[in-house]
Amino acid sequence: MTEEERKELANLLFPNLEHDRDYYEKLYPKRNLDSNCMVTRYGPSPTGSVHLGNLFSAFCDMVYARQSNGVFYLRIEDTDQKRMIDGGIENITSVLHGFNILPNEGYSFSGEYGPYKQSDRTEIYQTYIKDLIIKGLAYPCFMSEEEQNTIKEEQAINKVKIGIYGHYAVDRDLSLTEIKEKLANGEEYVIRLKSPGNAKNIIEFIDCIKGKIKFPEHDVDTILLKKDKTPTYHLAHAIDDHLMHTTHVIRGDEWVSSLPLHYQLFQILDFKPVKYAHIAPITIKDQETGTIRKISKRKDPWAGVKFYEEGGIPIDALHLYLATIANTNFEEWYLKNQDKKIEDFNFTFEKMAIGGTSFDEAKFNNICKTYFSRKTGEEVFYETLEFAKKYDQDYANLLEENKLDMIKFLSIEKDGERPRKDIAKYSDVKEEFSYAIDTLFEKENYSKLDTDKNYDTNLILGYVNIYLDLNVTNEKWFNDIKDFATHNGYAASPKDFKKNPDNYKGHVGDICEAIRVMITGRRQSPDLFSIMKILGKDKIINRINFYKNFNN
RNA sequence: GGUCUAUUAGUCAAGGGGUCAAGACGCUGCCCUCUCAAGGCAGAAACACGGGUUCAAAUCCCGUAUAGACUACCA
Repeated sequence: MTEEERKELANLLFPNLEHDRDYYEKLYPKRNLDSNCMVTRYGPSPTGSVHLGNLFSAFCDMVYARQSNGVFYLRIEDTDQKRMIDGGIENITSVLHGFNILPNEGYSFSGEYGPYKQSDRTEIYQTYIKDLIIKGLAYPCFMSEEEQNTIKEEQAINKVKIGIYGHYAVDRDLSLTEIKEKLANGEEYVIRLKSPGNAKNIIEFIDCIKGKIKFPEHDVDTILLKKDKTPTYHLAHAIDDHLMHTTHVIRGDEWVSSLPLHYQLFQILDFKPVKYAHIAPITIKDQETGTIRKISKRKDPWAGVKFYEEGGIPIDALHLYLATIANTNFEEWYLKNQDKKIEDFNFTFEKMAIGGTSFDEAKFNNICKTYFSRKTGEEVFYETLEFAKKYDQDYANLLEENKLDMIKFLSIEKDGERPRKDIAKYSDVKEEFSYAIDTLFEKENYSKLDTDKNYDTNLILGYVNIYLDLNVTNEKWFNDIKDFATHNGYAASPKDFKKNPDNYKGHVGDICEAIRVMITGRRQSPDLFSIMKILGKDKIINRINFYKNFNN
């Protein structure tokens, strides 16, 4: 076909396009950003629910854009109308809000490079395709599905690469007259890439994460525009990421094998190439089959949003986990830098895992505990309150009624070098600190106690009435109680007791245990004296009597 | 079948020719002025296999095995 014929063909196929390629090139000028700023994008397809894997890639997009003062935008990739799900788009945006992974541009977030929904960009794609046809780099293909399936089967039998390429691409060199005839017959067609590649050439790509990858050059006449004139992912990716001036395409590594195609598309479209960073999927060893698979929202509860929301797991703790799997050196850094936040860490592609990463629930739990340990009692209080307001209104009311004391309880042993690390989720607060609120304490009474031991209430009442002074230091308090112990036939320390067990009724720890049991309903608790100070003498005595009555 | 990638303790992983093969989570034991949490110390636990290159290989090369991805008018 001559150039004149190709122009005629292009106009025949796309007679009604308002603009040309140059128009769009000018419409979306280069971004006014420093050269080191990264422009990233999250491009979900609204065809199902968002899971942790999608979120992880969005998290990476956000982190890299943020730390380079760049742009992180949201683009809805909905070119396949057949697979659309009702409410799919709303679900994506609400999940992003829920997980606090917020783009600063894009669909539903405004911006100058829109529309950010691919179904609104059909004309743009067609404009570039028209240009490709004129240049002889794309052509209409009239093959039926049956014909293509036959070829596929034949290729499978002959053990050769599957696809339309070389002599299989029968419509590649159709004459203008032939095409006109087919069009006149009303035959349906797709637009295929007229691939200029040769699979004998090996080309090397640099992936930001995976490093060098070698591939045979792309030589398949891949479909660019579907029968319904909407683009395939490949075309849309090239055009959008060019026009929206993405610098780094961060996406799942299921796309690695499309690299030769995408690279070729950027070349023939005369676009500046983008950098790619293919991230490994979050995997899980399936309990039933023992195989490694991608996480699934259905099988893995922690893969869905609700697990975190309803389970009372702070989103920031999830961010910490995502950060530790995002950069292999993050975890160590975070442990060493008590006062630092995710935002202070410098993420690099080099430190991203190349293979798959298993979701490690035990580690995640530990990270959650670390998260809480670094929060002040007051912060824990308000965050727990927010959670309770959504999922446990009764407890929320109790929290508000007991706010001041509750904050004090939550602050016990929080101020030192080694803050308490006993809470992993908001719902643990109610469990762990039930003794902090009278009504809960009375309701729970001593049901959590795992002992049949009967503690001597008269001994403890005597101690509280005579010895206990709440206005002293912890050290003084402990000396007093040791004093009390020895006067009542108990050893002042467990060591003394162990040396001569027959000389004593028990040791100071037994007395502490008795107090602890009576006032908290459990044998383990944070620092006993701190708890007593917050409760005050009256409540302490009330609770001892409560215990007394309860056991009679 | 073809193409690509990966494989270091139970898990996450560092290390890219010379290391006693880091560290974290989990596990075990001991210590830590009353318990628990935390912390400290100690411990068990790993380079998939077979060849080759080299004075020297977890590291480079080639096979094999295993796993994963792609091989759609899905993204």
